[in-house]
Amino acid sequence: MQRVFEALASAPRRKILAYLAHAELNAGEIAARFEISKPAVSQHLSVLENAGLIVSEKRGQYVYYRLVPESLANTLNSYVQEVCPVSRPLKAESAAIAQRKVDTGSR
Amino acid sequence: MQRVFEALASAPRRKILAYLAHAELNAGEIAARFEISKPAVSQHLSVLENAGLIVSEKRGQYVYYRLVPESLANTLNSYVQEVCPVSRPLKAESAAIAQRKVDTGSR
DNA sequence: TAGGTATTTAATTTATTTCTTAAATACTGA
DNA sequence: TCAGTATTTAAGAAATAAATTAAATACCTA
Repeated sequence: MQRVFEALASAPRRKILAYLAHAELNAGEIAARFEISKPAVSQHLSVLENAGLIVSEKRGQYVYYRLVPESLANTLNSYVQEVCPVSRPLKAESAAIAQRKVDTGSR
Repeated sequence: MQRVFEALASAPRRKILAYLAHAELNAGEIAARFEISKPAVSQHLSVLENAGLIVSEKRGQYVYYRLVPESLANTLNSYVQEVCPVSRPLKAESAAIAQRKVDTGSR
């Protein structure tokens, strides 16, 4: 929880998540979309990975990153449910939808 | 958005939100729940207020704070919808529930 | 194996956050 | 008005986070 919110507090990191929401990308492809250095991007990637929001997979020379959407959705949804009474009715609904997604593997 | 995520990145600030989810409290009552100094708590309160997550109202000698639950729920829900395709079906549902709450003023 | 590319690690500097104490402001009630 | 309480503002110290450059690691291909 702490790590997730820390990870999300950074604009570049949220931008990385937004890219990965649309496609799996390797470290170089991600870095190319920023003006900061590659090591800086690499550090952002490890913050995101340590938070469990993304996962990496080395394939040959490249390291591919992809989003773990359930992780982000689960953390934020459950936080909202905890703090915002208004959202409590969403809880069962969210769980059901998330489960359906896991079952079918569909988007 | 940036301010909301920055606000949520701090454990003491999330703790403040959790307290305010249950009751309106004044600055002193909030500060009493922490080991840090009152000015430190006051600063956390202004970060939360600048993010639009809480509002304050001065009544006599005291400054009362309360949560703006729609603000937190709306920001996090819409962020989740943007980044996590899995959650998109929740959008209409969330809006409907939030609207119902606004209409009735109920929990 | 050698040279090149991709990525991360390490060391360091800079910037930002968070805390503390002291002082200012604002309200209350004698 | 004066003394006391509640809260915030201000200034500065300490801790964290984020960037950079240089070097290390790992993989690919000739």
